[in-house]
Amino acid sequence: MENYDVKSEVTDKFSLRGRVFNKIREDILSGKYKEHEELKEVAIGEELGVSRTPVREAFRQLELEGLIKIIPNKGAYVTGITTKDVQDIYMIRSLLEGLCARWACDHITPEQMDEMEENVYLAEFHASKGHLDQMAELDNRFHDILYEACDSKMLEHLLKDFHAYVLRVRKKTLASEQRSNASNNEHRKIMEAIKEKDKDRAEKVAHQHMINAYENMMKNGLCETYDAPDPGSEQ
Amino acid sequence: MENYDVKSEVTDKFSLRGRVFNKIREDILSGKYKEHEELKEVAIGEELGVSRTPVREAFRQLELEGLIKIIPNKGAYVTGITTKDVQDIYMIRSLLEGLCARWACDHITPEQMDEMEENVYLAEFHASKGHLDQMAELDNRFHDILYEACDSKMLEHLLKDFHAYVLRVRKKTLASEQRSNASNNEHRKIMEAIKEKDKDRAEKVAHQHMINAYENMMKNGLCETYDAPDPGSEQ
DNA sequence: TTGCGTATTATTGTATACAATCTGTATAAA
DNA sequence: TTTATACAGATTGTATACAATAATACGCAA
Repeated sequence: MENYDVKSEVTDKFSLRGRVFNKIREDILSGKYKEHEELKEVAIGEELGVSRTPVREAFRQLELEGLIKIIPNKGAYVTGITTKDVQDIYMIRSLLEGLCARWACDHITPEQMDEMEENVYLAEFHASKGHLDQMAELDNRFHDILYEACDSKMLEHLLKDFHAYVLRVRKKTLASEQRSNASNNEHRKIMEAIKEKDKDRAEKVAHQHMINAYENMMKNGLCETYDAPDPGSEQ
Repeated sequence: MENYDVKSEVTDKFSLRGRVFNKIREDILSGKYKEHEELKEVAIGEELGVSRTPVREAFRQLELEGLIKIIPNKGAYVTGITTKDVQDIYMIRSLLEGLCARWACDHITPEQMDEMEENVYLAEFHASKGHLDQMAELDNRFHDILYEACDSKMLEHLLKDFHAYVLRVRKKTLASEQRSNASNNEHRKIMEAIKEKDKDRAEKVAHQHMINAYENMMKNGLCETYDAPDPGSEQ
């Protein structure tokens, strides 16, 4: 009855287990728990009103998601992201977003195409009004639509993972008005290429979009990472 | 002291938790547990001589690895892999292996270069003798060396995941003598390109290597998947 | 026989108890 | 003062007990 997802996310966001998992995940992504901070099972359990068991299970999943690192018999620590990690992710993403856009040309549904088009128009409207929050929201949504449109559970899951991952360090990327206009432009190009089913162009512009986003982020120092995670031990 | 891995694998393969996780993982990859088979916590716990708790935690991780799907209050089921999934993975891998080879040009250590060269020579030797097991082993190891040589924890982890994933369905890919010779040839080309630090060529041949492997697998029907995971419900 | 409703059983979800391990401190010896 | 050691506390690892849920079997009526 249910389709068999391959890389499946946590099955039910509304089960208790799912709630615990998502809450901790949110808290890490939002920055409530800082990098390298130790997460105590009992403390988090009490905060959420549950015992250690569901917390531990959530920890195991968060470890595989890469958000925390569990050292046996010691504890769970929020992972640090280095500048190189971010750079690597953007390079990987640039390839995969290109592939995603290519596949979307063949598999996008009319509904998804409509939403993508609407997204671009809305983003341009909010850009003209300087509505930063809405723009960030629309930017995220644009990519989600794209991921869903490629009609590949594998690729969609992968890209959503990476997307969430970089959100931890990409706090204010779109803050610059200049970049947000450029970004909207690039979204429009991607959208149009997909609409015209021009696979090569779609792949190329989606690829370039990531490269541009990355370079902007780095150029403006909008990426908060620790390059020397353990001061005093190495490098 | 320890470096902070981003996408970290299960931390300690030799801890009890790690052992349970790896054992179940092995059993799925080896085919002991068939696709869509339900995994019972107590049964597996008894088999491994542990209680449900470690088994459950292993399940949570296996779910995120994509090997099983957990339906709340129902059970854990070995995921099915469709032909499309395999196809998608190979397309994704072809891009990422290309990137990996490119990065390896810059970051490979002399020791890794030596091992890769040795691997190629050994593989050719065993090919001439018809030693199938050793050839499969060397083939897997070649890719692992490549993944490690790119010096990117992110990419290495991703590719190792995918690699293990397709091993589930790619049982006898190298069985054909013709393909194994071609594969060795391609490995040699990758190795030589990296040795000469020719990034463009390295990326291209690594990319093509995946495409060829995929086409061979599909052409010969060496991929065992279920395309209709739930007979009678849809399609 | 078939269909429905209830009871029983099996299995998962959660909490708790206990064991093992690690960390930090205090004390004593060099 | 420094170092080593032993103890105490905290924290994680595992097992078990109990609760909730789903699957099954059974009985009864149509």
